Amino acid sequence: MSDPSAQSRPVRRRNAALTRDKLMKAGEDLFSAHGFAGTTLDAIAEKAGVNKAMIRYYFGDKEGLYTATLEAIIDDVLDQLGKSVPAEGEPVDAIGDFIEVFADAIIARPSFSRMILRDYLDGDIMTREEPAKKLRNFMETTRRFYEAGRETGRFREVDPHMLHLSIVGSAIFFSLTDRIRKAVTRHQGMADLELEAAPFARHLRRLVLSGIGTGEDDGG
Amino acid sequence: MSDPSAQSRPVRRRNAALTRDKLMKAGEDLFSAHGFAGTTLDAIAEKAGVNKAMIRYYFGDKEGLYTATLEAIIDDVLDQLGKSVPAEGEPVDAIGDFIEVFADAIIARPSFSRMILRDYLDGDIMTREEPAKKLRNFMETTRRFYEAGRETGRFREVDPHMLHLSIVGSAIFFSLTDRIRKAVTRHQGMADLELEAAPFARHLRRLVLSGIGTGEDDGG
DNA sequence: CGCTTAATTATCTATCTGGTTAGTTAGTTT
DNA sequence: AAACTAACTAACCAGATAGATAATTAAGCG
Repeated sequence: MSDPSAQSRPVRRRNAALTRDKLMKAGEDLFSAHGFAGTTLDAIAEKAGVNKAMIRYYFGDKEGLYTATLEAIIDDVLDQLGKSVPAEGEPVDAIGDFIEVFADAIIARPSFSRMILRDYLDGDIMTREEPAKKLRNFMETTRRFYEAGRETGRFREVDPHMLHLSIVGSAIFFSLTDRIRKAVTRHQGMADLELEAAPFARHLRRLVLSGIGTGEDDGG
Repeated sequence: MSDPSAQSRPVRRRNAALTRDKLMKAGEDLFSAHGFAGTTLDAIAEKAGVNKAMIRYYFGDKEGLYTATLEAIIDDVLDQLGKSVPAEGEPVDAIGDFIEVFADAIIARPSFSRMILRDYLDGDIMTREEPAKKLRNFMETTRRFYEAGRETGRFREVDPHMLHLSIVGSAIFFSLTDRIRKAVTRHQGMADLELEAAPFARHLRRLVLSGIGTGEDDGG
């Protein structure tokens, strides 16, 4: 990301872009942890080590910083997903990889799940043009993978939209509860609760592939 | 200072219990919609049609009302689940009914998913004694059902905890996104996105049962 | 009836918070 | 080096908000 204030800024003086990045980093941390209403501009500015007025300078207002942060996180994760999973290939592997990479990615970056969930909770996400488009696109990808497998007879008939919600819901919920589960595990010494990202991603892959398969051998 | 809330309240004068209930109802609505920080005591009092000081009178402070509300919601849903699904019977049906009833119940009462998710997001839920215990109990129920089916050879080997997270995550995510999906559907006339609770509950049942089944016929 | 206490209201206050603005500093340009 | 502008700071402010309390009302009870 090279362009801080949207329009024209040919030359960058002092540490302009740095300040912007620091604010977005602080925003990601704090918004995902405490929500929009629960995060103060003072807290963000302090965490970023920057004057509060810089938020207005770069993002207009609190809402502007929030939106910028949210979009950046979604872009990051979905771009990563797009790069890791080729659009072609054997459908069972494709959708399997898709599930596994997605689960791994969002567990590694908890602020994704958190920001998305918070935005769904606050009812705003579908009023934001860009995030809404990205998420619809994401759903379409699941549908395409599924339908490719359906055509080759590897998958039974299911509603692709429901399938998508099942996959994403499982992964996001795991990601959401990961931190607190680890905390409980460590605090109370209940070692059997400690779940790692990669095994869960594989579990979800198998669960879904068996769940929609027609009986043949499935990937793992 | 005697303690009006919690313990003793043998005689009720005027509409005491009514005020309490009105506050909890308003709390459920507003906390689940806007979160803890996003909800003001003034808003709650206004919605309940009651003086703000009644919150302090009955619940001590904002946190007290929030906790009471959260626990009541969890109790309601889990009690309902316990009543609808017998602890005995054919494991495949038991875990199937369990999934379906749970999904139906929380989709019918969106504030459950919302409050739970918000509490996970804010990182508080596992520090609250009662909710934490209830949720662990809930997980144990899934495990018992699964292990019963595993013993009879109907289920393949999976981690019951991961299984539980997959089921609950899917259902909660569907419940969370239900309202906004319906709004988008109606607003943009994309009829193919309209998903109902019951079909989704059945979808999830089948997906999971096929997903963990060993190949035999599964319920639906 | 009159006392006691639970339930309720009106009102206050200390604090926080998002946003604003006037002014300062440091690069860039000519 | 002077003029210009992007980057940045300090200080302020009006409104909101959680919490507190003193006063008032209604209900039970002897």
